[in-house]
Amino acid sequence: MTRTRIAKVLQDSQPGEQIDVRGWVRTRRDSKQAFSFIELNDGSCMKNLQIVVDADVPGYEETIKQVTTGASVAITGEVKESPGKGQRIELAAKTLKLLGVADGQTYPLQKKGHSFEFLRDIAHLRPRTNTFSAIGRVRNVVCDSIHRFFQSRGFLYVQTPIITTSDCEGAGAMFQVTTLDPEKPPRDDKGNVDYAEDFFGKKASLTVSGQLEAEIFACSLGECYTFGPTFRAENSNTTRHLAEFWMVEPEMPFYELTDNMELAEAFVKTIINDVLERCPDDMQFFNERIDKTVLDTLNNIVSHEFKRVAYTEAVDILLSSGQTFDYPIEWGKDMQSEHERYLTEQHFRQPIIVYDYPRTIKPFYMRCNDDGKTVRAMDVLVPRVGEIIGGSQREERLDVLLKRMEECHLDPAEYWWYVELRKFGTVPHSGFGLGLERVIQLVTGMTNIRDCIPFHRTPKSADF
RNA sequence: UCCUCGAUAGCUCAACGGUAGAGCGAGCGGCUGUUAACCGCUAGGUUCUAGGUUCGAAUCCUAGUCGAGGAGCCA
Repeated sequence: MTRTRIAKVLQDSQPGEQIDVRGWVRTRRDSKQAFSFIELNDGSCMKNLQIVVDADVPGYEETIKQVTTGASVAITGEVKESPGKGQRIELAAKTLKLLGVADGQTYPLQKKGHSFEFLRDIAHLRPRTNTFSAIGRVRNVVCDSIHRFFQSRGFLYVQTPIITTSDCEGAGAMFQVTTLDPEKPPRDDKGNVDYAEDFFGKKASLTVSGQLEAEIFACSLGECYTFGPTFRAENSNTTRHLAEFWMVEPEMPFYELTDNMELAEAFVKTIINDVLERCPDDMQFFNERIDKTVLDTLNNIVSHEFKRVAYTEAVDILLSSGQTFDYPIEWGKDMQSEHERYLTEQHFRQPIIVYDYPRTIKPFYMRCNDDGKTVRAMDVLVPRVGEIIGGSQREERLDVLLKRMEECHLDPAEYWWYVELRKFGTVPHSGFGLGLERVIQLVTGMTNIRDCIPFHRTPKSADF
């Protein structure tokens, strides 16, 4: 007999079938001197399989006491129609084997709910809870959906480096990677640390984005995407930031900004639709226990066209809104969280794409518009989470790019290979970045991004 | 990094400067085709750390550590 996953049992098994299931005990309810109920979960789905263990099952007396919450067991038996409420079928055990005990005195998980803060401290056990097993499954479906979305459109999956020596990508503080002795690093004649002696012969860091490298592949192999971990050493302490997070970055040749926006919108909708279709039980759970509006929010997103709003228009809306903001908005200033939230949650009440931002608040690689003031940037803003996608059409004109680098005080020599892409067969191209954990936040309704990644890294926190 | 709040039993919390408690969980017993079961009993504490004020500190003060929410930065 081979093991059957509980998801399959609950879906397909018919009375009379002999099956073998294994997993972790959620609860046990005893009927003294008669039998016990075991709620078994193996992570394959939200629901548990109810198992009835009769007192005449071999070893019942010795074993059943140790079948506590958290213990692991292997059980064979016959599927029966369940006379009780709450489940179609149950398993009448014929054999019961205890695989691993979980001492009730010390096993930290109870049947009842725990705070997410507490569960973060026991990240090795929290996947056994309803919430975190559901997040795990949803995260998996989101990742699969991402690959399918791009693969089905002929995009090439390209791996960009995690360790990089391009110094200033402009996307925030970087974690340094070094093998030098921190106590006494080698020094040059001026007394500075001599990175020529370091592992890579120069200063190296963890990547903050694979975009620049992705552009290389986009400008030779066509549509492509990167999907991997990225690192930001910012001292950010919010519910929306991680020091290590996963980012999807598609990059497309011959795409202009509107093509980019269309792709971004289709991308977000596809992910949400896939999760709704493939994780109905998990989503039901999130809607009941985590955020009672999450299904409405997601249905609202997939059923509306994302409203496109030029930055200038967005500023006008904010100015004439009659709202008082902590940070007054004016043209040329970057929008604050409160502004973005007002636009998506109050004014439009749906996802929006803000585009054509002022040049001065955006990075050097974004394509300049003819007005001389704005660049072809776009941010997808969704209710509650805020910016979920940031992207742009890239500057493909060599002279303009060099001028912009000068404006941003960047040394073209540092980016010589990026600049050369504009020298040899340059093409218009576009791309964007999407933070995986922010999508998980949006889709599950979880409020803290630290609960949307299995093992979070934030300032002062890198356990497990 | 800034602002605000917090840290007490395994968990969630209470205790207004005067003997540290409850609910849940756990252990034991009872009851029951049960469903986050129910009933009874029992055990469980260096009140985050260091200093200070006081006859006396979980409680007040100072510093630190960690956590949460908000802000900035961003995905």
